[in-house]
Amino acid sequence: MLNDLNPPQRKAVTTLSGPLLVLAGAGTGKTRVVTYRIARLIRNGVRPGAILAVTFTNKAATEMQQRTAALIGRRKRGEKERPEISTFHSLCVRILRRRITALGYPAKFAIYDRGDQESLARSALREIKVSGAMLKPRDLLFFIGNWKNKGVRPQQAAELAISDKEHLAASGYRRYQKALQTAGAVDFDDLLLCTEELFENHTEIRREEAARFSHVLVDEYQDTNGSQYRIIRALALGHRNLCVVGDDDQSIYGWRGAEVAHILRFKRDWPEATVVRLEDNYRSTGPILDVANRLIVFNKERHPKVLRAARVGGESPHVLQFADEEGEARFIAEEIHKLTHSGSVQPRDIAILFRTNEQPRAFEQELRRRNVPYVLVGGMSFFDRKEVRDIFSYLKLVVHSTDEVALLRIINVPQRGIGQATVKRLMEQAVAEGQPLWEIIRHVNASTNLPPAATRGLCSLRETLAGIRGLLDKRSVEHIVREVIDQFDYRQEVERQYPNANDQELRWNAVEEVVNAAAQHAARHAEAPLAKFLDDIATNDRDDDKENQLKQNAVALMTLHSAKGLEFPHVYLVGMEEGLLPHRRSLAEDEHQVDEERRLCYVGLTRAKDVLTLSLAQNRRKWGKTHTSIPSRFLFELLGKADNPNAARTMAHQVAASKSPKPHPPGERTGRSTSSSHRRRQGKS
DNA sequence: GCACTGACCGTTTTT
DNA sequence: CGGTCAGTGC
Repeated sequence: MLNDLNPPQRKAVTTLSGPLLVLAGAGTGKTRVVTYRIARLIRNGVRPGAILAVTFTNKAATEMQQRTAALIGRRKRGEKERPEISTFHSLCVRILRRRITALGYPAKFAIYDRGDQESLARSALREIKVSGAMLKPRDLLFFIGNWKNKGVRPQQAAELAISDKEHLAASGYRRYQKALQTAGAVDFDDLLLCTEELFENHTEIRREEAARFSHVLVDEYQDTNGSQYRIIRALALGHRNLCVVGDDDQSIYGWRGAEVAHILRFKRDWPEATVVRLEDNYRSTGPILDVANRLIVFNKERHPKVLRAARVGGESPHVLQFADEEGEARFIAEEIHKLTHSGSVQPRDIAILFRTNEQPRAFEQELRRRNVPYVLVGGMSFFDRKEVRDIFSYLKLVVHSTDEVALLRIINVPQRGIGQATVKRLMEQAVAEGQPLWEIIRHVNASTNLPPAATRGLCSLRETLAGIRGLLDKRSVEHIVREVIDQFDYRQEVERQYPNANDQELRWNAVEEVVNAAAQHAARHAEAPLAKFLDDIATNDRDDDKENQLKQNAVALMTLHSAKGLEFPHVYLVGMEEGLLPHRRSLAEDEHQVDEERRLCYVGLTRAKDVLTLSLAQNRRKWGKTHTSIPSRFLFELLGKADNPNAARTMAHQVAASKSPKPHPPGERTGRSTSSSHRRRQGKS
């Protein structure tokens, strides 16, 4: 096994005890090192169950599970244990399910996803009578997120607040947290925070949880935030067998609280740590690595390293400039069409990477027009669809009767005569009595002072839910999901809301997908209860995610963030413009933010194995208005022309034009249509 | 309580 | 441009 490895990789695999920092550049066989290391630990007699590997995405976890399973072979008879390989969030869910009562939470807590958080934020703002002009739900969540990242509690937030906005946000935070508590729920950040708190305040629990493992590995270490770091430290402090793997040049989650500082100062926190550098890149050809290396040296704070190409030859990256985003999409879609049609390249070998989620639209349209199969990874998830959220709200309510967000969402869906006035009254009563909303509804009867229709509606809701609760633990999750859809007559609700047959079908398909998701989940986790299904959905542990999407033979469309950890023979990195990459929001702030954008660009470049194409548009439409754009500074940097601002004109190796010449704004003259490409394109579309 | 209408506003990136 | 939300009439 070790023969497949070069000396530094071998060192990373065989240094089994003590802290170890593996600084692994892109494409240097990082995954292989981690999996081999796990296999070697087991071979050396470490109990599989005593190994914990933490990843950032479920996709990475699944992949690592599969690879290690393949490596350690079919386990010996009777040996059921496997290394624990999971994301931070699922790890925390598992710990909290067992331990959260120590923090005064109910044992059965709900997990609120982004959508739930938004509803909570909205009602918190309504309660304190803050209009959207002053503070929007998103803004509030942004503040709350920042505070939680730093471990700031609502109380302290109020003290720390300086600006008016911060004061408002602080009191919103208090309401928000209170609402979470009465709903018996935690949000994403709480999963980490509660675990941290648990370890901090309950030494015996920390010791017991830590004792479950003798070796801890963390992948993508550059993306850990403060909480995650402290959780890991709490788990590894006893045995100090902590191996972290990461690349500071690929740290792209600073906005979410990740601190590159963790990887930069690992040696300080773990002084006896061994450091291994992996700089031999097996993924990309030399010319691709040249541009990547040239770009990344513009960042100041980093562990200096240069990727060396293990592969020889390769073509230079292409740079394409277009008149507008439609031209960009049309040309690239056409090129992909030709590539895949000739049979030399499979659709799955190609990726189109972009900075923002508004960019793929044009590409989708053009790919569809040419019948090129594609998958849009991420973006508006199927789980964010209205119907799907409704179904999940019923399900959540079946499991957690205190879940207020879910209750409010479906209290009158389908319509059962409960209007705003009734809801308001119930809420007031709940607040007055200090009870969860559900408790009030539980006691509603004919003598309650409510409109008769509302009383009838509430009773029917109560009965339906009770009926379904009776099925818990008796029937499969799939059966329960079907039952929910049936009992609530959701089919008719869809038909009522969408008179158009086409819409109806589309919406109903989404509903059926929930049943499929339940069936798939059951296939992976036999006999898992409904609560586990809901947890997994909330923590993004979904079957139909990235992994499965990418298995299809289709061109992948995704953001640069989603692309981390993946590789493709052909990569199109589109929208190489100032304002987009680097994004305008990062330009307003300090230089650190531009550095992160540069790392993002670096991640994009290093996804490419064989052919890398960069593209940009001279004009881009946003909200119906056309806007002239300037080539990204990163283009100049990576082409080695950073000191030559006139390079804009000579930069394009190949210039393609959109269908008809458009007048260019004065001063933005760029050489175009020097090639025959635009004539070639005239006949199309 | 419910359906329809126009004003408004926004878009980084996501576990 | 397109989705969301508040206000109006039934």
